[in-house]
Amino acid sequence: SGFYVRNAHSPSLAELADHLHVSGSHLQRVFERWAGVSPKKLLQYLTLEHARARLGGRDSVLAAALDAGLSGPGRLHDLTVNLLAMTPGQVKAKGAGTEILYGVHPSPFGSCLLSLTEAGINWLSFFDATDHAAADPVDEIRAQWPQAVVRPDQAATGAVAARIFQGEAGPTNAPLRAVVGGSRFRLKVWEALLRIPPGQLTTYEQIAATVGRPTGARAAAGAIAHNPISYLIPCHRVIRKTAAFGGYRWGLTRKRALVAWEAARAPANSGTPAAADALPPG
DNA sequence: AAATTGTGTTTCC
DNA sequence: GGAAACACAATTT
Repeated sequence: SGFYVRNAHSPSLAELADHLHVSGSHLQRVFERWAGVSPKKLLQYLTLEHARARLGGRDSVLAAALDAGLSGPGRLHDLTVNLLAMTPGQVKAKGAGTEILYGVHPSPFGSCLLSLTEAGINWLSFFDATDHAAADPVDEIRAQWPQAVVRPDQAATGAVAARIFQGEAGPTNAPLRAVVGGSRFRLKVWEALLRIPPGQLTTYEQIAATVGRPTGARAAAGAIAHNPISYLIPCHRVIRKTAAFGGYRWGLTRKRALVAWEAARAPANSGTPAAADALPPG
């Protein structure tokens, strides 16, 4: 049923406009400029049916993306993000001898906390600015790298945040660099995430299969849950096999917003049109 | 719709 | 090493 979207109190556009003291048409225009699609369309992107349609069919989206990535020499990582793995030694050092610069920036999905080392981006998380009671989000960085020097530098992170969320070109056109530490399994899972095209969805099971653990969907979910660089490493593009949205470390609502946002921007025909028909009736 | 069993990986003893 | 915890899945009530 439609309980994912239409609960008893979803207000009409008119009600919302009234509440905000703007005209309905104005709200519509502002919304479209922000979201890229009409409010009604965006709501459609949040339905189970849509999620199902965006899921890969029998041949997974991932497999196709992997083939495409391998087709051109030297273009395996023709991605917006290059993943740089830390050595086990570096992981063990817990940040000793490294300086981490962090900043907080607005994004279409709420405030984000971004941090960098000399080697690249090493943290990206979301939080609600209104959530004053919550712990300082920077503590998560400190907890993960207790030996590192962690200090604010809005200017440093701001340039990167602009590139991430506003698509501003950097000094070079090189892909963004992300540095992550984790087990072999986790790294493989995170690399797999980078190959899911924007606007597409895949399942925990398919990710597991891609990294050679066909029955390890739950293990894959665990690895995905520990992705330290949300959004750039798109863990939000993985949902349950049933087309339910699954969980999200930064809140399920945010995950749904990310999925809809990308659906609104993805090329119209990048989906797998026949996939919905291939799936059993739900 | 809920409980049950089967899962792989990580973390915490 | 073993136990417990998981952003899951398949099969049962």
